Amino acid sequence: MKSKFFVTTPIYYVNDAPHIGHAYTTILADVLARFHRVAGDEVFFLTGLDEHGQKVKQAAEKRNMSAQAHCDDLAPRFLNLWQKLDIRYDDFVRTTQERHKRIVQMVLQKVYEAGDIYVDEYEGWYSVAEERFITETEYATGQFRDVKKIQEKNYFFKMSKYQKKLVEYIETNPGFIQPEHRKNEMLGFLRQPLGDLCISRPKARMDWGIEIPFDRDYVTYVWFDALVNYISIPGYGSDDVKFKKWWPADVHLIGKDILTTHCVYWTTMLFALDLPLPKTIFAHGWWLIGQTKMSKSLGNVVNPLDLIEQHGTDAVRYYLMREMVLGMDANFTQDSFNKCYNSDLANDFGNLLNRVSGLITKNHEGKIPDPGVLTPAEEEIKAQANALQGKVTALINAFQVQEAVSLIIEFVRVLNKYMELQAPWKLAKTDMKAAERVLYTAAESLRIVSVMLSPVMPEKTKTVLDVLGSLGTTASWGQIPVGTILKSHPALFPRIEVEKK
RNA sequence: CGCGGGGUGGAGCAGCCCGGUAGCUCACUAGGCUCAUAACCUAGGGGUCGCAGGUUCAAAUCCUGCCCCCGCAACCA
Repeated sequence: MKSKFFVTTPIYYVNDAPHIGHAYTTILADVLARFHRVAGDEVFFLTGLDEHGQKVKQAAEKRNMSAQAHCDDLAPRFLNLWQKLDIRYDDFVRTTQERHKRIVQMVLQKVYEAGDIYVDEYEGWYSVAEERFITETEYATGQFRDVKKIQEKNYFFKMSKYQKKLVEYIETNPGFIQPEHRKNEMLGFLRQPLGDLCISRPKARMDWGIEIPFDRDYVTYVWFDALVNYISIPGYGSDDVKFKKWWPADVHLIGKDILTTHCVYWTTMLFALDLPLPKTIFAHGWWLIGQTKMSKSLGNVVNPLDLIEQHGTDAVRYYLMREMVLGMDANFTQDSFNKCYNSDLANDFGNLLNRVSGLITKNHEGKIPDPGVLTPAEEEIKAQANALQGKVTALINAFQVQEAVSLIIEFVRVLNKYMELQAPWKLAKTDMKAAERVLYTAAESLRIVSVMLSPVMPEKTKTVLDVLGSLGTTASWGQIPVGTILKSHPALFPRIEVEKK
């Protein structure tokens, strides 16, 4: 069934260059978006940058630049990476854009007028070194120098007012927060009384943000600004038709580190605006190296660009999708990358193409042969091929990307086995019709596999489809053009030679 | 008792909700094939399912306790 699919990534904070965490979420969103496009859905894929706030300001000062210049300098790094990773987003927001700022101010005004924003004195521990308030927990660690208790006039959003409603919503909408253990985590969090959210920063202390329309001495808190992108870009307050078409989002993809901001801040903001909540908030895990989180301070950050240079974008996309069970943490190692690449891509997928195209070139004048009448062996392959899209779509809709990819590559293994059993290289000497039937079946299956893998590996599957003289739009049996002359091609995924220990 | 997740052959995971020969990929061993990227196919070795109890004819799977690892504990993107 055709429908709309609106997927978002978080907008990334521009205090530093992009890393694998950013790349992972964005590739995941892109893969989901492409799967939905293949299924015929109308897709809106939104990503972008979060450019305001304390840390951006500090990063800019460190580089002796204005905050805006700093953002303008970093934005292309993200855009370039997305281009290299074949990210096909439909819109890219920067929170410093007028189209966004206007809507944030409108939202603030609206919530203020509705009585959900009030003035109060904020009292808390302030770290002079960090130039920010720290939490009680942080204070308790004793790791912050120059800490003093200060009071400050600020604006607060009545988050507490919506606590009960939120808990009820989460409980009556089991698919809202996924995976389930994150939902439980949020419900646990919400068992304690929820406070209100301080959503202002006095300009005297921090001026890099969106000005609060009803008090020009303040800018708004960066999260109150950033989260609004999910509605400001699809047209809230500016294009009712567009907004009605896309909102609510089908899924906000996030890292597990920003679960609370999305499940509590954002949802209560939407309640205050009287807007429907996104259908799903999905928190994925982290990429770990060995057993530790990838972090700059540990110097173990895998630069996605290096991987792409060495093995190509598609291989990296495939590895990231294949290796992480959505919602869990996963380990990144060069070793596991090599294994995944060699076994799935080189040995199974790439090699199958070589076998099929090589045999057709050698024994059948390089033309896709006519299948003739299928025997039970081919009917079995055909049935599996035809069933693939339905199964994959169901898994994708359940956010089981890893399982979906596994299912497709399992079918590739079935095809290699089929080749082995039928041995068309032998049949060519004894029964040419049978050889043709087998190779047609293998080629057509390979075409369907390529269509199904195209969301994960847009470039390489395009190559395969091109070799087979096909367009790659349908995943149902019988589309490959008989008689087409195969194009020659280099090895799809050259093996990574690993030195034996 | 703050809340939650995890502990399954050498490695990485599935199975646990709905008890009943412990499955997959990689690695390893032997054989086959030789169309192919030293690839592919077949067979095989290897597991006290964290520990200890309990329920049951039967537990990785349900219950209890304990140990270990990880996450959350808000206004920090």
